[in-house]
Amino acid sequence: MMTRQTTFMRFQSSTSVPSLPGAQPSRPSHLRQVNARGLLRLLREHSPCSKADLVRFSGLSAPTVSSAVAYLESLNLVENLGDGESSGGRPPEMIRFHANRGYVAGVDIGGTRLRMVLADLNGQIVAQWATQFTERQRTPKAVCTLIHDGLKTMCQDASTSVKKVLDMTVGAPGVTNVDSGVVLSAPNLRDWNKVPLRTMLERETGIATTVENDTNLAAVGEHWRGSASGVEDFLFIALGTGVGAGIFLRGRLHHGANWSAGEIGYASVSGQARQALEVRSPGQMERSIGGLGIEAEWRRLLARERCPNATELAKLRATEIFDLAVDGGRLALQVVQYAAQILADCIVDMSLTLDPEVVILGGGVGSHPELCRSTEKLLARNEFAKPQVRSSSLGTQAQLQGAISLSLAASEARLLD
Amino acid sequence: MMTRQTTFMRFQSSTSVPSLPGAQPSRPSHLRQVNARGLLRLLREHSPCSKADLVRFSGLSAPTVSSAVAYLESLNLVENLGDGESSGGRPPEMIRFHANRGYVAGVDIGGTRLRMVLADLNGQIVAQWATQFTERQRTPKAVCTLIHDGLKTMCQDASTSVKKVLDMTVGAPGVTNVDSGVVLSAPNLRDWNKVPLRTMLERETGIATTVENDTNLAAVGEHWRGSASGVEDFLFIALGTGVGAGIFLRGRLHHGANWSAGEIGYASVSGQARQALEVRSPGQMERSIGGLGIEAEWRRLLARERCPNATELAKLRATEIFDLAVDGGRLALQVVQYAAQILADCIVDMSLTLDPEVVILGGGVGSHPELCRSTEKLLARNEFAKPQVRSSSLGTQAQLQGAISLSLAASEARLLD
DNA sequence: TAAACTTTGTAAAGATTATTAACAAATTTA
DNA sequence: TAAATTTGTTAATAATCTTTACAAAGTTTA
Repeated sequence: MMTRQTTFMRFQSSTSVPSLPGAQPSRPSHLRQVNARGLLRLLREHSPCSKADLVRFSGLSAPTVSSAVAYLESLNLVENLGDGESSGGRPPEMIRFHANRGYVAGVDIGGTRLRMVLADLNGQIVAQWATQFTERQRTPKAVCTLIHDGLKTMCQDASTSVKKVLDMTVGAPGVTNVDSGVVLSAPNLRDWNKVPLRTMLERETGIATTVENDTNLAAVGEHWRGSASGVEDFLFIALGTGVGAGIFLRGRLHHGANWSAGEIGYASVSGQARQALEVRSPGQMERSIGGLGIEAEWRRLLARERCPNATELAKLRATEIFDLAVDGGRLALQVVQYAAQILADCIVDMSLTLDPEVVILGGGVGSHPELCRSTEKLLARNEFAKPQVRSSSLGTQAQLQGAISLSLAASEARLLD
Repeated sequence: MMTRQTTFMRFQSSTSVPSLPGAQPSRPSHLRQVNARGLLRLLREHSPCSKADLVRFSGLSAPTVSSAVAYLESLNLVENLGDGESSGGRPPEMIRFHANRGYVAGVDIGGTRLRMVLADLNGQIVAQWATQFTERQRTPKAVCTLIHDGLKTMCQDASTSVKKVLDMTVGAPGVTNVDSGVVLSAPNLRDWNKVPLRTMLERETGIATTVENDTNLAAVGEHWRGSASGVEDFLFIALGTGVGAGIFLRGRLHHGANWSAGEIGYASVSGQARQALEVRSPGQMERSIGGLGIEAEWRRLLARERCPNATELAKLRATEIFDLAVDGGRLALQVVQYAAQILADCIVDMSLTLDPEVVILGGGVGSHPELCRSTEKLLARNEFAKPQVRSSSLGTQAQLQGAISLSLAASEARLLD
């Protein structure tokens, strides 16, 4: 006979209160899991160290550390390096995290090329691979095959096997549902539309895969080992052909209800009337300070002057124009000011909402130091809503580093299951 | 002799990976804490229930539940209600969370009045108190005394003592440092400036106190038992004399690096040039669609018409104007459209950054259903950046409910220490 | 009405994990 | 060479949870 209860809300439920860990019924065996996980984390940070070190770091007793390390060794997560140097007593047995137990892969699908890296479990890059797309190769199916090829090549280069790749993160230039692994829309990829990339890749490669927006990955990368390291709340603004932002809050990416947080290419530009937002056509902000917008402004200013080599100059790309400004070019400086002003206004509005500690400027155009300087100077006029402005320190590697970071986190969760 | 280690990073350190609870070295005694906490949470949700129910809800074994409940009873957190009805066997002993073990207080410091509520540990309001400020009473010191008076009165009304008040949350109309409990600036309170309100109140009342921004509290309230219940990512926009927003992300408030997240009164308004931001003077957005801005627009439109009772009409307040629009008043409808358009533009820009699931409109002016409808209609033109728009369901009670919610969370954490 | 069945709750025994205390091992220092 | 220091393990003890057994108190059924 059944009991009379109807609703079974188990421990999971969770209110808005975080309080203690308490999420599941805790049994004694959970202690071991928790402590092993904590010790592994300490071990990864303090690369080669002794058990005695771990005792000091963790606050656990020596026998507990001993048994936990034995457990981790049985999972092949810890390597014994033999004796270290004595400091006045019995020499310690040095151990370290077994970084070659597995590998993770990072992929960046760009508009024109595919880039990949392979890293060990310390995040050390052990192989790279890149290729230009031919027109045919930009279909989702072809991209999957290419990625699989790249994986095999990289694994060979690093003298390992694809089977040892524990996780892969792929960045795509479009709105992406990370939960389902579907690229919802990517105008720069021949209009990819609702492409179930994760499923396709997992079927092709057999590797657990995460699909993310490329700008979001760049934000993660800058947080991991770039300009935003140690900063838990920041915005990463990517200016290139497209314009977008990665929103990093409380140490994690913020995706939004429809996975479109950070789509600031459509943000309003001071002086321009708002229009209805459509996925297919680029937004005001992108048209104004995306690479093409900046080049258009350059040509507009150029047309009003008489220049001997106007036709040559008109062909310059955005970064080249900014370079001219560094050398004191008057017209180029005007272009920088134009972009910085629009960008600063945009940052102010975002800062009024989120009040970030730092804004990182990245992307082909955005990471130019001249733009960074000018923007920060404009922001300084305000009494508030003036975050620090830093340029990306990882440059074009940011996405790939971010991919590695996410894959490391994902694989870590699975190492001790 | 010291060891050679220099940096002691204990378990706390935490990467960006949440993984398992693992934050501290776990000992067997932690299990009891975790399980007791979880059981208490279940008990609060399933008000009167038996231990057998808790066994089913929690997944723990019967002896464990028995001993944990005994532990909670020893802390006076659980009441025994005697036998319940049998369902074909031995009748259950019904128990419930002891909601009267303590109380929490919520306070709203407004521009003209002070409002307070007292609630039991179920969040049930057991007493209320409010008073209009005299001009003299708006100094920080006087407000503290008033609050203490209100507390004593409420405790008497509820036949309890101030000593049983476990926590208090105070909302102030200004930028507030929640960590330090300092009101950084509150223009509407005779320019309160860096007022250490928490310290003052804790000294005055002896009660652990949290100080928050009033709009943030309203957002928490709407999440707890209002229009945003069950929504983990939303914006609460308060339109009244002032204009501000509460940013609620991943189930928690977002404060920003300088505690000024959500200060959208200074956000840009389409068609108006940006000026430098100053704390002292109200921002563009507030001037446009704050109560005063709406009334100014109303008078501007009125002046262009010939109305018999123009002087009467010119005195209307914003909500009254909106009421006229409901009855089909042409001019009033224009005012609603004016405000809705500016508000919608603002929401679009915020949504491009955060992509919230819901936007709640609140405050004296904002909660008007006519404004809500018009705004959502304008947003519907977009293909994206169109969150649901709902009006506040708690109205003027939102702040106080939010205060109760935060104090409950704070006291909960301390009940089992 | 009595026996059988249900449901609730506790008590005792067994399992897991942690800690403390004692001790063994290996090296430096006096 | 003996004492001190540092590292690491083994054995005993403590805390918690689970399973098993059982007592208590009702309802259902023959």
